[in-house]
Amino acid sequence: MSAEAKVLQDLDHHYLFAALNDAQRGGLLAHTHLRSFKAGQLLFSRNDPAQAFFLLQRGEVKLYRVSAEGQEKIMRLVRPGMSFAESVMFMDEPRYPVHAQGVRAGALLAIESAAYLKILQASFDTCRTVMAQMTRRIQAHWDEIEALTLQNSRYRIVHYLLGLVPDGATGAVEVTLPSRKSLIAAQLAVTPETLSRTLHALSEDDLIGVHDYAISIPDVGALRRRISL
Amino acid sequence: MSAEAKVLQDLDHHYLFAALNDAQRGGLLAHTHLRSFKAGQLLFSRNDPAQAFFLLQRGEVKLYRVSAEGQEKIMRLVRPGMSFAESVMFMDEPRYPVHAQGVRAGALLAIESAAYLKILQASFDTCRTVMAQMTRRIQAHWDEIEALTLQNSRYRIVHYLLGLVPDGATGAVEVTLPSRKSLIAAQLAVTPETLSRTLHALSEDDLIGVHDYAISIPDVGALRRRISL
DNA sequence: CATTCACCTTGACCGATATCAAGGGCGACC
DNA sequence: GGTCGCCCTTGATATCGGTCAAGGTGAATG
Repeated sequence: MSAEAKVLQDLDHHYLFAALNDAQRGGLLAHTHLRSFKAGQLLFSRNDPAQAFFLLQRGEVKLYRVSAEGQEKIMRLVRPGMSFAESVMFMDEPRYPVHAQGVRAGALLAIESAAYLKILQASFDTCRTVMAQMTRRIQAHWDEIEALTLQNSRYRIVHYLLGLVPDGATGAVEVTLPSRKSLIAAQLAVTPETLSRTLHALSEDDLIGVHDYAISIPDVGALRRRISL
Repeated sequence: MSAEAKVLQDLDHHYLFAALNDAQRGGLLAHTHLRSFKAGQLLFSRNDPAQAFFLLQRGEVKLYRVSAEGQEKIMRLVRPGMSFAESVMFMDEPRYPVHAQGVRAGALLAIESAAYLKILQASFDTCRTVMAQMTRRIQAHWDEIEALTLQNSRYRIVHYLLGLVPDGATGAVEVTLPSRKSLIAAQLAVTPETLSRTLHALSEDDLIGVHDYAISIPDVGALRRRISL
């Protein structure tokens, strides 16, 4: 398969492009650039002018903010197949609202916002899909704000683990932490120490078993119930 | 002015309808209902099926979630001229993601989502405006998540006060708290006690003066600088 | 005019989580 | 294969903000 065909296939599977026809997708190719990056490489900084959005092919990217004291909060960990910074293109003077840095080396597609916007104009279906996706994001943010204000760190951690369990799974499940624990901690707004201690406490209660990055959950239902205590 | 003309005028000023033509706005009238509510009245509950979104005319509405222990986090305080629940209409099976309750008696317009969506199809301009607005909301959420995780309660309170200052104002400013202090506290994810103590501490430092709901800021610049400490 | 009630304030105390510090394990690289 | 450095863990301590409790004030109500 040619490189171009591969790119087209990647686009095809993503909600931002699924409702486009072949001509539209093809037209975007000229405005799409493949870019590879290394672990630790800064992809863009907060407040940089935003002319493009991204589709991650391989590797891992973190979107984050930094406090005045240097403390870091990860707003989102991006894994292959996910897009990011696509919503800023609708602003009048688009600037990235977060920093983006490679966590594991990989490659991404950069799609020029202007070209995409032009195509969007001709596809109300895609507009609707984009708006539905943005709504989902908004609701996810509300969930996160709720978790940060109404729930404690144990809740957030258990909730995160349950999010790794495949839909509909019951009984005993084995999940794998998708990132370094310190990154997961920064996502959940706890310190690595607290994450470590909480996982330890959960395994003391026989709710989970911890072996490095493999977490075994003997009874998903029991963990789900425990979330409320 | 007739009631209908009044409603049309309200719609006209709002971003959701600004780019529509007269025929489109007129068509919505048949699908728009005026509803008044009392203080304390529940407008909808979380998870209720959502067939309409709202434009507040008078009074005040809080959008909030409640923890298992009954603790309340206000996600947004809605004031006249603001819309709410407009983004849920893009979901496939729309349900309100928060509770809505009247805080001060008033009235609102309920606009049927289906009718609006149909009109949206014919106005890419409005689509873009809606998406831009949703992007602004998303970024506001990121700001809030950052404030909740990277900043302490004093920061959030000072930031809130600065948000009340008119754009571009410098020197001495007088602002008025737009709601009961307990509601503001619930918005900032602090207890009323903490809000009270923090305001007191700020006035001890002569950064603000507190007289019930009137807050005087002798030097906005000084307060802005203080936010980082 | 007295009473009540909601809201705010103030004080004393407590607890969850951060911070600081030290040690261990494991992979990368010479 | 040794050493270095990163990440995770564990323990001791600190602190921010919450909880509980007790007034105080002002507006609404009878």
